[in-house]
Amino acid sequence: MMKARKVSDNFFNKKAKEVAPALLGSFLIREVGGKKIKAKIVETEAYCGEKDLACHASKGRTGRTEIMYQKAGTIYVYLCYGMHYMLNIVVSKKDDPEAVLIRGIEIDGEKIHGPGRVTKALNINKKLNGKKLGPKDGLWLEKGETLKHQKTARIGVHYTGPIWSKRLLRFVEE
DNA sequence: TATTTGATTCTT
DNA sequence: AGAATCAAATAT
Repeated sequence: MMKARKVSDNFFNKKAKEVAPALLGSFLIREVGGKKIKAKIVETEAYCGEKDLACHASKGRTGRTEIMYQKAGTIYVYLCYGMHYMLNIVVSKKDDPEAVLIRGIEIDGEKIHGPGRVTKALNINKKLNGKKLGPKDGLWLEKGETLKHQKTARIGVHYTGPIWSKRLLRFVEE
């Protein structure tokens, strides 16, 4: 029997490509307005620093990517296509811009696919950008079971060219 | 200051 | 296959 517990801080100190698959099966807890939502993570993607052309930080340190240079456990939220928020968890070390995108979750057995829908279901908005995971801002993580997963190519990053768009950095529950 | 574009999703 | 819709990064 494994009791739900907060993950240790050094859980996020690893590289994105290690943290992303490890997050599968863990629970994302969202508490807002007295309501608590427990979401199992079933799909993630890794974004690996400035060398990764699909990572926003590949363009260098800018106002937007500054968040990814913060220390592990920082929340990176950003608006894409003018209508969808993306939820990312900054990992690795300070000044090493890596992050894990939460692409799919499961709430009460109901699967939610797509990063835009995840943030909608969890009431994630830009106010969380730059905050830390924890009860203070009503968003944190609890360790769950370890899931088997499969690796696939990332989605929506065709513009990065054949190399980075084909890297197997997307992790899905098997 | 103007233009381009995207870690998407829903409709036609 | 295309529209919706806007903030941030580039280009001018």
